Amino acid sequence: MHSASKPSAAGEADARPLHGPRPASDLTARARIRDAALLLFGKQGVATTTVRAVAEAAGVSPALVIHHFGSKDGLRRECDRFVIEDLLRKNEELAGSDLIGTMRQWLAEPERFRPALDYFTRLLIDDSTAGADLFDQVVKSTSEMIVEGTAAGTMNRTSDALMQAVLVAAYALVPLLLERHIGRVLGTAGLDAQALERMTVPTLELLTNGLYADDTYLKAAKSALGVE
Amino acid sequence: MHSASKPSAAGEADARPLHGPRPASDLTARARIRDAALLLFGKQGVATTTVRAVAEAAGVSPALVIHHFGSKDGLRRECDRFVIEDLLRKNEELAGSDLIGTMRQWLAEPERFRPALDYFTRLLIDDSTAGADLFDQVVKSTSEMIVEGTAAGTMNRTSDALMQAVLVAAYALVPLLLERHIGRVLGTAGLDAQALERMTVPTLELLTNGLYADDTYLKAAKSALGVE
DNA sequence: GTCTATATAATGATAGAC
DNA sequence: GTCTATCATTATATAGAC
Repeated sequence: MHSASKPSAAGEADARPLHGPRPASDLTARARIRDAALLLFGKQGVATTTVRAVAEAAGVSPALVIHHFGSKDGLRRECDRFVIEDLLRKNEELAGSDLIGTMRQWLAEPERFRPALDYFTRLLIDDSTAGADLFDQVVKSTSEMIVEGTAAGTMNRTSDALMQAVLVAAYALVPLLLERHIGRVLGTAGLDAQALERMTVPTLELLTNGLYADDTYLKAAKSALGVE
Repeated sequence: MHSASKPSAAGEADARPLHGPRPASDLTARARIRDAALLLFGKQGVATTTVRAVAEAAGVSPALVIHHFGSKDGLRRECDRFVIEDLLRKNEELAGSDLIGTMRQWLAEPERFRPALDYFTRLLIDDSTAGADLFDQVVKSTSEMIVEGTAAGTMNRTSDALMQAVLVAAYALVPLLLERHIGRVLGTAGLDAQALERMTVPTLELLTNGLYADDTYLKAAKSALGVE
């Protein structure tokens, strides 16, 4: 959305995350298992995904899954760790971007990053420690963005900086959380490029001109709460 | 957000859903099972909730659960049906309110309605048919509210009415979807009354004055997308 | 309607060969 | 590292008594 998606620089094949463009046969079984788990956990949830299903998707035996990760929960923890580390690394590469901006760039390469984005959704809803860390970091990143924006005069402050950061972060996560529903209502398959493009201008309109035409609601709420 | 929350009218005990204030012993086993399932499905997800756990919480045998609902999935479908019907009925009682407004009123009575709200979250994320219906109805209700608001001159239109309704509906669902995270960041236990109150004014500020100080971002996006 | 007892299937995890 | 075979547990669901 901000900048066009550029393929990652060459010569760092080993550091490349999620291995999307690479043939599955090039990967170690351990990596294939992790990728398969990430995909299935994200798509259908951890509880509904069996070790056997992961094994089959990775083309290995169920025993090998346990061998490499100790237990199903060990596999889940490794997925948590991997997917968040991946986001943070990618975010560093895109210097100056906030986490939400990085996620938006991921949306531009669906086949490769959709599994990670689905996984994030589960992480946020299932309320794991990793999900809490993720949300906290998104809020922190959003907060910094707002501080910069207000300093530059391009953004407005509200009366509660933390709450504002939480709200803006949450609004930015909406496409992730409600992906399927938004896509369905719009008649596209999931949140594809077309749907994302359609969201852009109305979102900016809403956050530039506001939903409310004047401060009637705002004043009413303030007086109801006894706020100055 | 839209209307101030007013306590629900008294004197409607028999139509009262979810049976919160009533002693469990007054309820039929079937109702106790359904309530227990609603609670557990909403809190920890369907897949991680066993029929045994539901039975124990309801104080009956596992066999009775199956006897009454045919299967675990039958129980889930009944929960889907019940919780949505409950929302629609309550919404009718509060004439003039939109679905989101009704949900907000539910948030004012946590012990009684929290299970239903948790269940809604699962419904929206797990992408069931019932979840799709729920979202569609929330969008429809929000859309009508915006139409009325713009007619009355209290709300602004954007360039895409459907997309606007989807966005406003999604923003309104954020407290539901990210309840635990928002509460945690704010240092409250979940989304209690205190946290909700703290959200009100910043939300209205954001949707009245906007996040963006001018239309720089909006114009940039429009020209980038070739929109007039 | 409700229970106890049990059938049947699936799951996470282990043992041990290669 | 990877497999086959299997164990132990747990799950849903059924049978049949009361």
